Amino acid sequence: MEVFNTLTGRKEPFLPREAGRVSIYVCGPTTYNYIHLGNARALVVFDTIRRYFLYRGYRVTYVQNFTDVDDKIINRAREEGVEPAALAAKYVDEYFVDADALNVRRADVHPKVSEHIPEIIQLIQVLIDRGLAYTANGDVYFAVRKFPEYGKLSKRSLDDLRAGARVEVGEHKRDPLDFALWKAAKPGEPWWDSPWGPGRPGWHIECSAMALKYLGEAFDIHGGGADLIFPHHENEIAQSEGASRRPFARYWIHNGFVTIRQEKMSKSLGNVSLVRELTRIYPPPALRLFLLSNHYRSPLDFTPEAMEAGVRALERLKTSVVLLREVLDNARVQDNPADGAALSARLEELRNRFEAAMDDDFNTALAQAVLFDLVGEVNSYLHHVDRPDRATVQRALDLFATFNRVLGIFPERDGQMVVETGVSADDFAHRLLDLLIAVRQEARRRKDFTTADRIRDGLRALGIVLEDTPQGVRWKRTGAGNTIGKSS
RNA sequence: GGCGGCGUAGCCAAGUGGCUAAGGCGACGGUCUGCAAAACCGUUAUUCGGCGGUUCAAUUCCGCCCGCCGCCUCCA
Repeated sequence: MEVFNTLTGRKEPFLPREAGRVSIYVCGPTTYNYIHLGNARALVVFDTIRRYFLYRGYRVTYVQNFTDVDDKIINRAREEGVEPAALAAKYVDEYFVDADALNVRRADVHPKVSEHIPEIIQLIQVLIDRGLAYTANGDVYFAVRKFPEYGKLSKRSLDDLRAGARVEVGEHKRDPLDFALWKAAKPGEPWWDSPWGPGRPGWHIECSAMALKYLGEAFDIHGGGADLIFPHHENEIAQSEGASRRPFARYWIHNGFVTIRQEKMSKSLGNVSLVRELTRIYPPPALRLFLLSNHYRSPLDFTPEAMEAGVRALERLKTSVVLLREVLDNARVQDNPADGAALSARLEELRNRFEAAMDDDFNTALAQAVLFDLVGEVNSYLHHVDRPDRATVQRALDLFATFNRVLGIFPERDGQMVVETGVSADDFAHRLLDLLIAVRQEARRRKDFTTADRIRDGLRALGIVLEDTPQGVRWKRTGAGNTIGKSS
């Protein structure tokens, strides 16, 4: 496996700290709002990376924090007139709603800043003892010039940085580039006791403390969005390596940005897309498909057109799974290995190509292409072969599920891909639909196509598409809540 | 100004020093169908922003130019 390491600027062979095990820390959201598409990309990218390590047989320890103590939270809470802790807790819950929709697995640990204050204080104390940090008016700052390797991740020199640096009013830094480890409490702000007086952690220290706590020194992979390279991850390195005098993370992986119609998503441009809103418009699996449709380090441009293409592409994937399952269920399949041999051989090639794609710095765009090649092979086989071989069809479906387990497009229930999302439990509606379909079939038999088409067009207007197949009528719902059913 | 990235068909996008430049969406023609839908078969880049250079050979390496973008301040 090869992984692009921001630290070296190169693709490198992946060699874990400990054979067969991978430790991963990913910077999670600051919980002051619903997550947006950019957060979602990071989540989905690293979830997919994690899934691929699992596929490869590694034991993975995956940690993703919540920054639940932060200026943004305090400001937002003040605007809404609620307690910062309550606001943060709410958006942690809301995070899981969106992450679940995107089929992002829970991390092994989801540590919160608010629950790791003692660890943070301890780490700051070590930095002070080592002479890397100093106190000033109840604040504690990290002295950047005391850490000679500062800038090694973002490839910047202190001189370059100094030109653009600025000091906020009320700060007491010795050097403009120094950053806060601990901020003295201002009136009305949450605070904790510390050796330096009441206050709260600075922005970067929590990740160092929590990563070291759960993964130890020199863990394998630290990930996040490219915008975190500087200053957040640079500062994490300075704090962690300054304290431990050992390498912090071995590989740094950063995903590219999501842009909206070529513009950076930002609050000032007013073009922030929240996952909560998007999942109301698009099926979440289409969103995930879209987020993995190009290489994780490249920018990804969101447009309604691109999403529509994703929705159509998702339909193609669904149809193929439905077709495979139908064939396995009906009398067409038999034990006919001779006819399946060619496809079986192709399946092995596809598996190899999939692995090669993911081995090459998690090339999900290529991996998706392999998935679509699988669809093509399968559909063509089912189209051309009268008596498909049961074992081969099953193997094809298994391979689809295997790819899906890595890419996470369709959720799984009891080990089965759930191709219909938002299945309606409304049995009554289903029976009504079956009745309408039966009536239409009778009309068709009488060659009363006016009636038949009226029913089909009417259902289409309600978001239900009918497909007449030799095996009976298949129906599916279009739109975000997508259901596929069969009525014969 | 410093650092970094990108420019491949109508759109999205992978990729390679020489072998047919993946895949998706769209479009067009055909098969199937009462008509559709889905699926299948076929067509859709003699060419990879422009100009030079290196090379037997470059879209792929180098230089310059043009265009676009990101980071350097909170941000996934």
